[in-house]
Amino acid sequence: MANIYQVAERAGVSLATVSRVINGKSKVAQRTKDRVEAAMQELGYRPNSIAQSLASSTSNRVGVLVSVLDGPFFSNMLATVEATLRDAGKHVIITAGHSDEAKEKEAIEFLISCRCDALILCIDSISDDYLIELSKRNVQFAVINHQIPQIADRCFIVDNEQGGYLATKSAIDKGHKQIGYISGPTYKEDARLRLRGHQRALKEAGIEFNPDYVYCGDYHDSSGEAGFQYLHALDKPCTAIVCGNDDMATGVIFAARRAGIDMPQQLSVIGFDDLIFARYTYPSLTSVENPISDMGSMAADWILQTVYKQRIGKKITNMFAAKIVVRDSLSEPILHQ
Amino acid sequence: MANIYQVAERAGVSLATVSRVINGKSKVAQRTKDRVEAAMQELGYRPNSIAQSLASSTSNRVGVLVSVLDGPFFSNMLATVEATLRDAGKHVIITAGHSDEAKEKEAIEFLISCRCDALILCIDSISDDYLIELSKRNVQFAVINHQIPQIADRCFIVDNEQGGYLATKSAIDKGHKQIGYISGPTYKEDARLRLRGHQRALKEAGIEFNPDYVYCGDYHDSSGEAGFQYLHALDKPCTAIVCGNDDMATGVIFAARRAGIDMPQQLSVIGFDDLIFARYTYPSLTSVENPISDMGSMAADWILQTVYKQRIGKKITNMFAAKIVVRDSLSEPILHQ
DNA sequence: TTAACAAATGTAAGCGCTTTCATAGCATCT
DNA sequence: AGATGCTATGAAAGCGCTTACATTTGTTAA
Repeated sequence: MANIYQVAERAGVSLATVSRVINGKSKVAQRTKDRVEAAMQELGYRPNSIAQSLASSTSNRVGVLVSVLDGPFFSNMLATVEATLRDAGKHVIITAGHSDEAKEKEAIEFLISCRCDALILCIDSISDDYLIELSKRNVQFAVINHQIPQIADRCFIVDNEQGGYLATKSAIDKGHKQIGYISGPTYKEDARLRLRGHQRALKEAGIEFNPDYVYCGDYHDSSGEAGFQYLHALDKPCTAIVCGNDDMATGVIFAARRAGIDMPQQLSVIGFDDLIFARYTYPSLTSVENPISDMGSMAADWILQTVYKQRIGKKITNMFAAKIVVRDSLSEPILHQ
Repeated sequence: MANIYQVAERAGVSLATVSRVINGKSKVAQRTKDRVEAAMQELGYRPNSIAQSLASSTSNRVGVLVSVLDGPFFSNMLATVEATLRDAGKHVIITAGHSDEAKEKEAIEFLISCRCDALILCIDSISDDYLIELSKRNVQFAVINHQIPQIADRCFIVDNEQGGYLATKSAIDKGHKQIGYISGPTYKEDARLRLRGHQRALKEAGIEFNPDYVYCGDYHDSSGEAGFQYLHALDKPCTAIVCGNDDMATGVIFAARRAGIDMPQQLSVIGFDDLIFARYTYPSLTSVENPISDMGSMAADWILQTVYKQRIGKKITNMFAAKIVVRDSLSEPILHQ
């Protein structure tokens, strides 16, 4: 493939001039520019991005690390991020961390050694301290779905508290009073916030919060099943179960059906995340939409503005509103049960 | 960050020697090697992969193009490919083509302009001719899920005919005789092959193939619904419907339930691909597993062997066996209906 | 001991760009 | 005509490596 010298020679200019028309930054006379462009055209010239990177010491690479690549959770976000960054001429390197601290650290080091200009991190196993240290090492990165106060400006999150509130409120609005809650592991901040939102909705409706109606799961469907067993065995079983995420909600649906319970008549189920399969469960799952894709898009914009100094004139928002998506798994409770 | 000169200086050797220990190809005395490694350690040195690429004219990048990034179909494969290639020190650049010919071509050009050493293509809109031409342009690439005779050695596919055969045979084995088939668009080779497998299974069982029992869909769930309406309205409706993919099978399940049909008692449904949500439908979907992830892994190995000349000693297979995964949506038909 | 050769290491020329600094060319003003 | 101040272009030095080739060092056999 042709290089910049050959273009310069053919256009009868120096390679510096060719470089100028490629980058479009400094002024080049229109006539010269036309000649150079013609030459590039004729030779089918494409700038060698590697040489550009070496000379300019910007790789135009953005690394993306997701905790799991092979699940439904991040695929939308990856698509959005990829599209945004590719339009800006950046290369996206995607890596998985497999929800394991050592592997996630290793993946970050890999991306750094790839000379990425910036990273987008969607992880759940790495400590805040490590990320704070990373920010001090002058690594540019955005964090999705996780809030760290010290570096809040580069964190993009959904309003988990509001999401938890909306989930429970949607049940209350249908007339439920006996509402169980299956929480994610409470050492995770998002799980705590969702639970707090649940409590706020109860309080607002004048329903007293009873810790017995909370089961603490681990975000996996098996703990949804276990949670159902627990809540179902209570003296006064609930008419609705709100779950910290969709996986656990699925577990509830499976276990409830096995127990011969009619859904949604006898039991309403509400999830969180609105994963791709929420519409395929039976009954289809009412869930709080987690705008993970919007967060990815925003993180990409943030990087374009902050790291690449592009003026895209978009306002950067760090917290995204949650929204409830009502499907068949939510209905009025049977009265006078 | 430290560069190779500083390492060389600290270790008291020339930069060529440092380069040798980095690459491990040519011989370096153990003592020198130790000194160099110590120096690298002390300085926290990491080779600059961009400079390596420029000097060696191999980018160590592999581009992956999938038709849709934001769906369940490729995510497993991406995970496998990424893991395999990262272990080999390659960088994976992922791009989406959005099932659109122009965009897919554009994406390929983008990956080429990224100086990828090789590509993995999972696409459905680009013509065979274009790919054949690409191979003549000396672009290294592997194709997943699509067979092109002229470049068969770099195509990795599932045995679609056998998959179609297995799907229908599983219904026959349960006692079904009245079997409907909802095909993908027949201009697609995989759809044709799956249908052919269906026919072979019928023939083998002595059931006459009746074109009236075939509905030609477009691989989307809406055409599954339409296909169900059509097959359901036949004089002698079928007791089982075999679908060209899982999306259409989901459409069938939805429409059948809306029509008040009990599944699987009154109707068995079989899909193809075994997507992630197959286990979440109700009844959970019996489906032909599409080993897309294995194919990705094999494509990655092929690239490591062919393009990077690594000896990984794995045998390259181009065609993968299909396998049926039986779940609740398949049962015996009601006899004497 | 020394010639002959192999192994280890060094030297230096790129890879294809960007970018700083210098210079040529030209219009404007005195 | 000469001085002044622009703007458009060119020359050349890197960016951090790889690698062909040259050189040094070490080993062995005569």
